[in-house]
Amino acid sequence: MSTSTKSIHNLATAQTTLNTPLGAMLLVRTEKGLAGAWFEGQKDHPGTLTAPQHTTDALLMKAASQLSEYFNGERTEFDLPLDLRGTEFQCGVWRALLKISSGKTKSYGDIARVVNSPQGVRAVGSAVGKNPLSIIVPCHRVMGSDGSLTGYAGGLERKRALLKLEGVTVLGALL
Amino acid sequence: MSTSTKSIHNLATAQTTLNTPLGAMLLVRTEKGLAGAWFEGQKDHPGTLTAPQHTTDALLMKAASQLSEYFNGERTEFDLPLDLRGTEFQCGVWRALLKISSGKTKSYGDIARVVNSPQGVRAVGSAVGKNPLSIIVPCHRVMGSDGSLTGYAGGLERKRALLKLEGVTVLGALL
DNA sequence: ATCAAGGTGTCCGAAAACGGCGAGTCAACG
DNA sequence: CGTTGACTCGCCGTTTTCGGACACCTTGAT
Repeated sequence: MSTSTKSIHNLATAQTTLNTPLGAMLLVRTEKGLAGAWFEGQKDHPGTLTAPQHTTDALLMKAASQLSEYFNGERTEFDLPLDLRGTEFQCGVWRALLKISSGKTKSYGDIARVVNSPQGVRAVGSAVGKNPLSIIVPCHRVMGSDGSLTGYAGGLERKRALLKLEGVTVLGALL
Repeated sequence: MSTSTKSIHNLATAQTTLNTPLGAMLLVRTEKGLAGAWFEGQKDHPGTLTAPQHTTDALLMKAASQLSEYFNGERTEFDLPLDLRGTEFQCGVWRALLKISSGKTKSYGDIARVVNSPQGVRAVGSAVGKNPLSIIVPCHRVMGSDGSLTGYAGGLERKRALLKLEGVTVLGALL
């Protein structure tokens, strides 16, 4: 039903950049809430935005500080208004991800069951891969049914690092 | 919602062939009613069916005789149980066609409004084009908003002939 | 037997292509 | 000036195509 012609480019009301141990992050907000958080060089990174660069926007500042705390190990949950922009199915998947708490992981099949499409494992895969809110929507907590890392839009290195930070031991420290 | 995997091929319970002034017609029925009526060589003609060839099936015989009467100018309406097989939208369009009485015509836009998607003119076009019940569901009574013939799955010649039989004068007798 | 690695099958959602239209634009005529 | 015709472009349900952050099974080496 909703083919939202408008991309993040025309909906963004403000943006900022945050430095993290894993590289710079672009944070973008819309009227309704935080809408994007991408690592530099990440797949689907929207590139340069025309939205005003803000260092004072309340929501962006709050997000930035919560992320900093996360990287310092002082925070495991986020408390921010989000504006999830995607198809109904994608939003469902992303909401399911929000329910995985720090230190735990789930498989693609698990998520598929949660969103009520037990056969849609692969579709879940692509939805997860399109998560626009790195870290905040914890797509890095999804692994293959056999415990393998599978993939990550920001690169497997970052995925591994995030899981380590959360105290998850990934089998096969190799590679 | 309904992707009815079953095509007419497995639902047909009987078939027959009728000779008309415009060529042979294939009539097909299912359990529920008349489901198909195609001219030979018509677009979407299902080809050869495996359903038993009947010359005794009550419904098929009734349909055949009503069609004959129609071609003889002795009948303008049909009274037959139909089994409209299509998407919800298509069935809606086809039901709208059933309301156009002989001798009258409507435009695609008219139909679009009737089925409550005033903007869906083209969608109506393709639905009309997939009408499985030639003549009985009078898709030949739909014309362009400017009165042009536009198209017909059985060929414009047949469309012109049917309209003439119903006493409709088509502008531009040319071509 | 056990295990890892790799090929292959399948399944779904998303995105793109496709019409039996119609309203609007523009230019070329009388 | 109307009028006409060629053309463009938006519309919208369907169909087709595509692509993937999977999962199973086979295979061949221990």
